[in-house]
Amino acid sequence: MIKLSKMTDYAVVCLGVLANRSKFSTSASQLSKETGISLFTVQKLLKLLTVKSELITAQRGSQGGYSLNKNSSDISIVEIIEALDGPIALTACVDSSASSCNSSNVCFLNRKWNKVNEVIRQSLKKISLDDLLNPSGIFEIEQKKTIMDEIQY
Amino acid sequence: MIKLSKMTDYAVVCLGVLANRSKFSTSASQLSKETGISLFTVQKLLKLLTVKSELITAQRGSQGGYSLNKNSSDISIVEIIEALDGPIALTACVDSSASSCNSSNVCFLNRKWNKVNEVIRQSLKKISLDDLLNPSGIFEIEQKKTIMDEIQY
DNA sequence: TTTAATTAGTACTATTAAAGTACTATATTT
DNA sequence: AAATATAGTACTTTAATAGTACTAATTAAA
Repeated sequence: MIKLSKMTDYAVVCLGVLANRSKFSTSASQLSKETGISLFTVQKLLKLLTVKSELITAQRGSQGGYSLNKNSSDISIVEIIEALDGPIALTACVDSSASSCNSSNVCFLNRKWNKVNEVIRQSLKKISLDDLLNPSGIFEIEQKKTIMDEIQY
Repeated sequence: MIKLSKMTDYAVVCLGVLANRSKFSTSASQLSKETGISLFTVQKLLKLLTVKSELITAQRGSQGGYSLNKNSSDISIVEIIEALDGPIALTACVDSSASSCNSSNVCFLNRKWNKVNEVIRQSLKKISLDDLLNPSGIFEIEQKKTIMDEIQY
């Protein structure tokens, strides 16, 4: 299965809450309460996002917390995915490391998998956090004529 | 990380070999020898593909083996992925099962993840097994003007 | 300046999924 | 009948993810 980690799912939820409070810092415990995600997990998640992305800013100490660095419509879900799950890569050994793969027969396809990865990456790049969050739902997204519209059901 | 299972990578390799022999049955042990993938794994892989897809036909007994049911250019990589890894689904709980999710706060985004999945699925649908296999490489693919061309490097 | 609140850093454990291995049954050709 | 090959099933190992826990460092406010 092509799958996203749970962390990324949680991240969209938490960043969504932050998006609604733009300028104020929101603590991990507050986020845990609002989302229902365990405090431990929220802490870990936000620490990761702080270190691995430029999406949020942390403020220590009393009244501290986390806040979003930019507008949710300017955040691509690729940024979130790549911060938490690493680069979008369909196979294990497509990375650019020079270390040779020990089964060259199996791996002669590498370059082309990279192209496939890039196809997926480009598709996801067009989807913003805001697209995933917009409370007025699918209809409004459809009016906005984003990538989402191109799909027929 | 968004990732594909190793099985799917192996499958592309093995189906590629079958594509070059169209009409003849090729045994699992032969495929193992040609690809360098362990016999156990090849056996498992081909059994899975036989049961979960319409891509290959198995022939038991002496001189038996597996053969491809259609041309490699008519096989989308989505067929391979979905046979081995199940439906393309970015999150764990986006499936259509009626069972309610126990954390509704977390899951209010489900429908939209489904749209994201569909974006990826549509992108992958346009890539054929042949696109991944073509021995003359990237250049020929570029001349063919497939989805691959849309990516700039 | 002390206290309380809060993130940073690190490490460990448990859970789950994937991969790999193995064996027996069934079918087919020679 | 014998040899070849897949079908079916089950088990073990490995690796990744998720979840939990603790201590250190920082900050704001009392």
